[in-house]
Amino acid sequence: MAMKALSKATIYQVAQLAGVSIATVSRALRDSDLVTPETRERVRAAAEQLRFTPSGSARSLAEGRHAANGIVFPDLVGPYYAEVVLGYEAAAAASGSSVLILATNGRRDPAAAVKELAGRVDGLTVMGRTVDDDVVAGIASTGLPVVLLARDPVDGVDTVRAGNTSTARALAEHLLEHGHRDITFLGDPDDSPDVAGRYEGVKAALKTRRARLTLVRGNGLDLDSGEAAAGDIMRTRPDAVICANDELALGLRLAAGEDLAVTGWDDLLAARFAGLTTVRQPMRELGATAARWLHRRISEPPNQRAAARRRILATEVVIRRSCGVHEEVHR
Amino acid sequence: MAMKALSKATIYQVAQLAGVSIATVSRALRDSDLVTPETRERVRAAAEQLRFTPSGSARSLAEGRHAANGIVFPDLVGPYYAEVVLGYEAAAAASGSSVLILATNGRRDPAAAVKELAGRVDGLTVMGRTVDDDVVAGIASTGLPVVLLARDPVDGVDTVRAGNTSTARALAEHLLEHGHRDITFLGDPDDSPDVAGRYEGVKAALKTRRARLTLVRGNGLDLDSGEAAAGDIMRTRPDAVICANDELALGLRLAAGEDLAVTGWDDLLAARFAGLTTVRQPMRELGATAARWLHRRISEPPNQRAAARRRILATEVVIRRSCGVHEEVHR
DNA sequence: TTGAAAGCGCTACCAT
DNA sequence: ATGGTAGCGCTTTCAA
Repeated sequence: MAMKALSKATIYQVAQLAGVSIATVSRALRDSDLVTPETRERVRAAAEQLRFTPSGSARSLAEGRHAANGIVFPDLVGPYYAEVVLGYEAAAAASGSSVLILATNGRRDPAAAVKELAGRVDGLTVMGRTVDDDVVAGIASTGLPVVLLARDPVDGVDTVRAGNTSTARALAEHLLEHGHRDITFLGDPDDSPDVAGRYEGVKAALKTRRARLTLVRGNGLDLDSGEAAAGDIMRTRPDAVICANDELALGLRLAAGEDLAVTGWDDLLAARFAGLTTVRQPMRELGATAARWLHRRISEPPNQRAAARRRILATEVVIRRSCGVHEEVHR
Repeated sequence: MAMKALSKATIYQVAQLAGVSIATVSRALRDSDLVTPETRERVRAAAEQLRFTPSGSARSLAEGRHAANGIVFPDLVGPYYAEVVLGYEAAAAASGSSVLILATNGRRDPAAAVKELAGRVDGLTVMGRTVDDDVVAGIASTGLPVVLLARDPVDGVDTVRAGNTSTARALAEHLLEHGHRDITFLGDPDDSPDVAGRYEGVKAALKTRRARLTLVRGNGLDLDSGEAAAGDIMRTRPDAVICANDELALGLRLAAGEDLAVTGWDDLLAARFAGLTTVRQPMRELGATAARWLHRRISEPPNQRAAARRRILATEVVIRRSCGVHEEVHR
């Protein structure tokens, strides 16, 4: 059995070898009940012998669907996106879809790449800072189902995100309870909608109390940016620093030591070992929700489409020692 | 401009609206120089107005290629796979390929999923513990280019991996130099080829010296498994524990405290904050290399194929305080 | 239960 | 420079 295939086998060759029509091959291989067991077996054997793999594109074209959907993210650095993508893949698989990924960071023309991707999928999930709203709107106006993830809503498009503002507010209030009054926010609100939301929450919390808020934008969201920002931060002489994410916070701690109260966002594994107070997000669930919503849209009768949905998934403050005087509460 | 598309526009409608043939539309939209600028503009306008997105599957079918390749991994938990996938995506993009991902963990039938995927791509990268060798061999015998990543070689198939054995040996020797003589390896060599290689290296190092090696398999590669194994570990009364990866090591430290010498593998961000001695792998480069090799195979003339390649990328021991008496060397 | 044939939406060759 | 048209490899009626 199993001879080496010189070039890709097609359904025609299988049909010929099995002595049936291509229609029968198609049926037999897809377990239609309109074939006798014997025929099916003969076809299977022929397919096996020729090492036949049906062409996905031919099938998609004939069926009028790609059986695939796409997810667009800026990057896969740090566990955040990876977890989201993993949750997405799992949920997509559950509804029989393959997943095409597209990282826009480092692309010369993200918009073009996304549009190209749009032609290869039945639906698209677009995350955070990847492409502009008008690109999203353009694709959505095509009729292609789109779900936005961790990103400001666009008219008529479903949006899933994690809670930022209210949890940031709770976090800031916790700091206030510690007696901190001079608080610096490290991170650029213009950098992503998530950061913007977190900053808003902090601002809201501090507005009501007599506390001072300073913004230091820094120049990125990674460890190095955190270290690099330490100088500027210390110049603001803060009691506490609320960082836009864990890596920033961790970098800051590396440079500024452990005396300064610092909080992060994301609850990386490293946060636990660094004793960093932070916020936990349901990352996998974000991805899974997006995939499920997309699937619902795809299966939806095209005439009577439901209104755009929005959901905010809950996030949770995780208190550790970095924010001040606690016994270690969480580990 | 930009009216809402009721259903997907096709090249025929664009042609009609622009008053040209579909051939001309195809040319105009793909920047062929066989169209006058005026025609091109007219076509572009029509396409824009109809919000036309070319069908990827139709194009693939006509061109005889998918312009996509796939990567199969067990999971995306922990930064390891995420980084690999990221490197892979970047390199694939550079050669004009989309990337289809497939996570096998939690699939009911990984082999079937991989075979299905094989029909949708021009080439496939298969990682570690995902599907059996005979599945790989079966797909390779189809003529589809395959690259193996972090996995034992299969006849006639390219393989890229990170160095395990010799680095593990160096790590073990470092421990010996510290005077440790009773060493326990935590991790199941049957669990993955990587773990097996690391165990081999440790074994080789200890064989030459008068040192005792105990194997504790544990039951996984995550933090919880590390914590759970602490009891069994302590029962072996080791001087030092070499863990199969960082998460295991970190879990063990959580449960056993910081007195015991412990090493990990992967150099997670958390390892740095936990002061964990570990091994750094070129994760992104692993993925990128696989993608590049795959692309080379795909572009290769099918008649005169080069022999299977194998490459082992260098890894590096990172000494921190967890292995014993050091001043902190690395951060 | 099986086969013949009409598409699916493109690309590319051959004419003009 | 443009149009006509033959595939690409499948799925799915419609007949037999």
